Amino acid sequence: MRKRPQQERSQQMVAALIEATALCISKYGLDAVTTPKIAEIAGVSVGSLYQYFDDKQALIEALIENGTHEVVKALQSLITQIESDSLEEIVKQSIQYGFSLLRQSDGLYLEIVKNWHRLPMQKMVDVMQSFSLDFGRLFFTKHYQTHSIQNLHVKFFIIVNSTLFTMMQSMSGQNAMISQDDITNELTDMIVRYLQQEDPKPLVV
Amino acid sequence: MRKRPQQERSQQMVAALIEATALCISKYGLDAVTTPKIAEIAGVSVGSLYQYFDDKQALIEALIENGTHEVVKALQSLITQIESDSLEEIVKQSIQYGFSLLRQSDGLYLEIVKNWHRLPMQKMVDVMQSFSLDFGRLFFTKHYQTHSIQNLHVKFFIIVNSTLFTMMQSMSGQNAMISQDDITNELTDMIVRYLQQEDPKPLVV
Amino acid sequence: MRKRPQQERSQQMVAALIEATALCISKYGLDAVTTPKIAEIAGVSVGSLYQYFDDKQALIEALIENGTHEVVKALQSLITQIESDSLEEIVKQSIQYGFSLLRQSDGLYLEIVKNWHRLPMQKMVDVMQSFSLDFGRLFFTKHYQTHSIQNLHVKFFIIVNSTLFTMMQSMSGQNAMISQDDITNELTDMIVRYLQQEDPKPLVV
Amino acid sequence: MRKRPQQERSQQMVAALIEATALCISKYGLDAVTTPKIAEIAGVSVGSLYQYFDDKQALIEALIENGTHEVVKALQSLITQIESDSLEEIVKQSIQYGFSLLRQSDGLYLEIVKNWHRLPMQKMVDVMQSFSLDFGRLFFTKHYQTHSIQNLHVKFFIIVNSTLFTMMQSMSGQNAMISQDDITNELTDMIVRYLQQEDPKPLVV
DNA sequence: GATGAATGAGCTTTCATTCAT
DNA sequence: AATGAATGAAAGCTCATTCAT
Repeated sequence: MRKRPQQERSQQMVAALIEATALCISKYGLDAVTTPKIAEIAGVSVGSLYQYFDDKQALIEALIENGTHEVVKALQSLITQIESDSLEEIVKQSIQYGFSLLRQSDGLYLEIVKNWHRLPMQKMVDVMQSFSLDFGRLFFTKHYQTHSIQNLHVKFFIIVNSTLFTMMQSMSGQNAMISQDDITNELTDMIVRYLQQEDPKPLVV
Repeated sequence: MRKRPQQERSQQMVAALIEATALCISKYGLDAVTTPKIAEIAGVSVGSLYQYFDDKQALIEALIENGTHEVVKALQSLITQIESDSLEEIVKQSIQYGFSLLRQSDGLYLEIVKNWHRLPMQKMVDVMQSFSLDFGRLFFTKHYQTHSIQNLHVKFFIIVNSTLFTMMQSMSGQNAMISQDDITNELTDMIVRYLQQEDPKPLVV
Repeated sequence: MRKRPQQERSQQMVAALIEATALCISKYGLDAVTTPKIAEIAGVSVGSLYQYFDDKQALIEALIENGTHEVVKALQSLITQIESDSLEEIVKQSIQYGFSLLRQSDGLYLEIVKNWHRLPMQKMVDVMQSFSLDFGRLFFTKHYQTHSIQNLHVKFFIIVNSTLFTMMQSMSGQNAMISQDDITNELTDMIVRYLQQEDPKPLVV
Repeated sequence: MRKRPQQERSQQMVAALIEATALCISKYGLDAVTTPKIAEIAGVSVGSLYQYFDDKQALIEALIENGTHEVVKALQSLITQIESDSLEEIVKQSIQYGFSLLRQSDGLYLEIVKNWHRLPMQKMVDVMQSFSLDFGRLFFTKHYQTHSIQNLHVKFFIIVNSTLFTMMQSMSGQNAMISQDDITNELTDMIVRYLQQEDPKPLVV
């Protein structure tokens, strides 16, 4: 950020610009986002946009940064909501929560996931990763004190990405025949089985 | 395609253009694909490009179409290579094969997966979906004649997407700490457990 | 014309090209006429087109030249059809004939009149002018031997242009409320009065 | 118009762009009007052109719109200048005025009439039509209260088009032998006779 | 002669960014 | 600080014309 907004008005402006960027992305898609349009929606001049952000990229970074905080809050809110001790319940509710997040803000998050690699997602990735990892450790410590789980960070990397992108794909409209409920149940099933501790059966059938 | 290439030279040109597009995408990224650049790389004039393709989109579609055929061939080649009857072996080899595909052509396929939703992937999706579904049916008919599996198409939708995008993410460089072998093993584990037939244990721990 | 077509096949080709040009103009409009399209419609290669015509312009000139001959024939056919000695009848039939000409060939002539000044019309103008002038002289010599008419060439210049462009405008669709019959009758009335010989009434009312 | 010009400078720019378009058309012809050329002549960048006009077409429309206003003013100015009650005088002066208009602005109006059907002339047509119709009604009410004229709108459609296109043709250089005075006098004669009220003589001579 | 693949200048249009006010 | 007019490089695409086969 080019300039630390020190006055209240400036902070409002920065906030308005980020919000306008979000609106632009969710409404028109990432490709249609232009700085003049953002400024117009924010009710601000382009010049001002460039007073607070080095370039378009910086603006989007700020948006993702903001989004990261929101996601953290969402995750925290999620774990307080979960009361059950059932792994299945926890997973299922998490997935449902994820679907609702992806639908929020007119699909802003969906658009972000779709354009994942074009956006500076590193921080959000890290946060989600470490959050779910912490949660996982907590959970497994609580229920399986005796033996720690191998490769927990790998497992959660896989789970998080599988879930996220499968949800995204299922929401992207091309797969008409599959209901969100089916996705939720089956994803849940997959993850739960994956995380269960007993030795897998011999794999040769 | 605007004009059916009738002479050998034309076919070479069409091929060169598609190849140049592939090169552009894999080398510079999808955003840097411009018709002048493609033409230049193909060693051809812009006009020639438009003799054979209605527009840039058509060129990319042709590339994806080509890719779809290659993927089909790759999948067919894959199933002939698999000798084991072990589900684990099959899954593991498939994933390894997938990784090798994603690395092919200077990462063209990786770039394609990254830009999934900006590309006309419908056909490739269909092909992969139906191929894996057929394969799955075959496999389960062979080994579990007595009971068919519920929601097989949902399961494979989840498996295909989870695997594809998890591999893509793991290859995207941001996750330095996780080895491809770990991903392969854990993904395999997840999928195998998911597809195993016995009733899941009670989920409340 | 670059080359005198001496062989029968060449003449057919020239004819086919001119016809294709006519078709192109009447079907797609003058702006949409492209040499590749003409060649394609003529069933001939672009190269051949340029074997017989220096450039696009030359092709269009040939078309207009052809058209000029057709118009001459049409005019000759017109005067043989006219049996009445009534000036009004002659004018009216001429106008009706003109309307039918403008509608011929899918509106080719209409398109030509619309694009009058972008086309090499000199020859057709001359022919029409001199033809109508001859006819006028003949007519007036027959009926008013005693006194020749002043400014006959000016009068016919005015009459021909007025009629032609008024017809064109009335056919161009924007003047929904005026029927072709009204146009015909009123134009006839105007021309007949104009050509009548008695001294006009004092013009101050 | 894409953007309402809010500052004085912007209005100057819009004006400069329209003027440059006019200059382009009158100097090089409608076909040579390109956005880079217009911008260059206006002393402005292409980008600026597109800040104020959606596209080339919009620019031309604005020019025609401007022209329409000028024509209206010209017509109003014309009727105030006419003092005579003589129909002949009125017509003659109108035609002379028309010639002077067509010559104005380096022949811009002449070029517009030449390219009539390629330009969005509807509004100008309407204005000219209704203006001349109003004037005609007024005139005939004043002088021939007893009987209204049949088909006045048809008559004026014919008169306006005949005059306009005949003038245009006579100015287009191809008709070397006919002086503008001759055109003026004969056109006047034709129109005056046309509008005179007595029953036409029997038309068979 | 005939072909049609190949050319490339040039057009319309967009948009991130700057800078005079 | 704020504005928004102005920029101009660069994109996608067309089509009259040429020339190797």
